[in-house]
Amino acid sequence: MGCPGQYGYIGKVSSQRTRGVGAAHDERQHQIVDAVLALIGEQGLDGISLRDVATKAGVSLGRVQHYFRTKDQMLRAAFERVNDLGAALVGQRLADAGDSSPRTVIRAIATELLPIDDLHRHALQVGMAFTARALVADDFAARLKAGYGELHNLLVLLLTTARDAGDTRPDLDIDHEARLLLSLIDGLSTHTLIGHHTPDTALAVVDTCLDRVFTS
Amino acid sequence: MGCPGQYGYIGKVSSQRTRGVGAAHDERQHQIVDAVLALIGEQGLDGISLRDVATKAGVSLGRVQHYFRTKDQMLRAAFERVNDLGAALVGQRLADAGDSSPRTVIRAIATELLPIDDLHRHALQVGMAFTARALVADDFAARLKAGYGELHNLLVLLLTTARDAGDTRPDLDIDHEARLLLSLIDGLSTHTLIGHHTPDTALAVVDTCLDRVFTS
DNA sequence: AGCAAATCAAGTCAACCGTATCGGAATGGG
DNA sequence: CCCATTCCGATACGGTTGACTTGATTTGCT
Repeated sequence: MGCPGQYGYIGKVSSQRTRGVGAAHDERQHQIVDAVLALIGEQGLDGISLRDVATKAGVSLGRVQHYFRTKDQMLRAAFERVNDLGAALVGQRLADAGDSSPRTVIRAIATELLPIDDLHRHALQVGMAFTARALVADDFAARLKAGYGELHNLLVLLLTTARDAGDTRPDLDIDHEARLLLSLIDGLSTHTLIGHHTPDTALAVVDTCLDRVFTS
Repeated sequence: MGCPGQYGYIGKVSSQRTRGVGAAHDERQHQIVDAVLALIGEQGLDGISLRDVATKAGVSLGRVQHYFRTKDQMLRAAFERVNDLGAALVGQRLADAGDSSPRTVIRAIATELLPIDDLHRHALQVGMAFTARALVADDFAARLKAGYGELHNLLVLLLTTARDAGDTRPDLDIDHEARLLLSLIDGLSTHTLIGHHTPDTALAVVDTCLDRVFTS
């Protein structure tokens, strides 16, 4: 889970080179999904047609249909991909952080979940499109919930570490605190996307909140 | 602004009874828009067709098209209506609150912005659908921004009152605090809609946050 | 009463959609 | 070399969509 480039929607596990050209299978699938994500960022999740995707990817409609038997499968693959991409970004941040303080790590994660540049803005925009769809598609909601669950567990781990090190009040309700942080970051992200405040302000608000959690 | 029953999309200001049947004009328009909102809650913003709306409202397609020349106008009217409805709900809460303490009022507002029952859940679900659309439609974003701006100003006012009364730390950064609260509530609302936590948990998190803002 | 505007059901249309099908090219194992 | 398999471009089809047109009916004002 969370390994980029591995989506199981075709039944096999990864690049297999069984028959035919086979070799560049994943790469071409990848290219189509990227076109889908780009279009979602431009026009939203709906209003996307298979023909638009084909044009954007620079391939024929037939090819798109070859890799995704239905439109639903295609969108599902795009959803998986944006989830994997997000997980990869956060994972990279975690790896880079090394043994920094919990507060530093949490702030780094927050930075990764805010639209601080065009790349993040686009990814979050796509994420919000899928979130809106999750409200009427239960399986999408389940996947999203799992993702938030992972982030929640990560925050719980970090906060526990901090508390044990004496960097927070000893009676800190860690579960509530993790929910608060994650919800706050998500809300700030949405409001920043809308333009209600700037990325800088959003980060400052995160810092304000962290000031109140950490004692050191 | 925010007065329910008054939408300016037809050019006149309110019920005018100029010619023809005239009298029930607003009422019928209202009925159609309500069908739109119901459908958005069921299937999302897209995937809605004029024929679906007509069926849901129990009227003919011709009637729908008579009151809204284009689909875009219809959706825009629905957007205005859900905004007005939300403003009315918050306004009612404010009126009911009378001269309660700022903390109580803020908590009441938060309650109104969380999916605590089916009515609120549906309204917030519709709101999120429009928020997703606002990411690719600038005018929708502008309207949303204005709404958040009003809520922000309201929170600033309440927090200032509390600070002047000595119920908060005197050096409280009110602007940041208002942004924090509003973003938190919005994030909690989204996460609750997804099912990441329950309305009760969300309210408890709000209380946790308020505990940290108010000293009394 | 009579006129004009408002109302609105029904039908039509062109555009676009997702999907299915077909035919052939490319490919690599046997 | 051969053939099964993958790949994929081209084309077509049935269905739905938003928009438009038409004509009948209703309503309020004079």
